Amino acid sequence: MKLATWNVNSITARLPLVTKWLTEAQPDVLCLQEIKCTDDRFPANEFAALGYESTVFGQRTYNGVAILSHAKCRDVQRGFPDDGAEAQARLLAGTIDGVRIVNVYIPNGQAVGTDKYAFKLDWMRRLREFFDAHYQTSQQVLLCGDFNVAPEDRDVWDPGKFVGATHVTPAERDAVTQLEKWGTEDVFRHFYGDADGLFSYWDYRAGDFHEHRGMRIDLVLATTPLAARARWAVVDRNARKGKQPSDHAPVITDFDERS
DNA sequence: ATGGTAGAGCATCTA
Repeated sequence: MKLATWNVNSITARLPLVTKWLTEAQPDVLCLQEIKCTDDRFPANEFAALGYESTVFGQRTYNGVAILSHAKCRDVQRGFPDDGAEAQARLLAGTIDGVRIVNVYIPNGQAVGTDKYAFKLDWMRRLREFFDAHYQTSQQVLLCGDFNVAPEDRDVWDPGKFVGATHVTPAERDAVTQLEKWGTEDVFRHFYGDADGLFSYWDYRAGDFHEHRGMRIDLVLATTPLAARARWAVVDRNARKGKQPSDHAPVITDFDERS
């Protein structure tokens, strides 16, 4: 099973690029974040024409997550179980080919000390509690998406430029560590050792992409039984080039078929 | 020059 995660920064603006990419990359599953549209405006017909079923948890203007899959997506869950009707659309879970997939768009946090930063940390704490309450580490569980956290200093282009900034604070990194301590492994990092420069996001501004000023904030965490099936993982930087790209590139992981 | 660009939706807000 070939699975990709991609923050597309509006599925409407990115539709030509995403359809072209699907045709070429042929993933079995594509987890999308920041679709920035309601369910009724999601281009499910265009993806169905390419052989993909759409499972959508949308929202007007901001946020929104979706899962495209060749196979049926079962037991779909939208948001945390205790979310109210006003909750932001940031979590979408479903079971595909025997793998429980949890697709998240973790809050950005804006700036350290703001309400949005506190909301981010609280949201990540709730995510860990959600795993405690609903899943077991013996199951094939995959947590992927835009974490808006760079796990280590080697995951940003210049740690010196991030002093006092979000995405790198000990509290944010600890929240990711808590998700790993629950019983998951950073599948992408596993294939690259201590290498740096493995970015998945580059700011649109100041030519950051072409100057290699990026961050690795799009992660794929898997339980041990699922991580054991991982064959390879890559960032498709080509999808960040060209006309009207997202500011994120797709992160692809390939898993062996179940024995 | 506390800068720069992109998207939603139409004034800013978010990233």
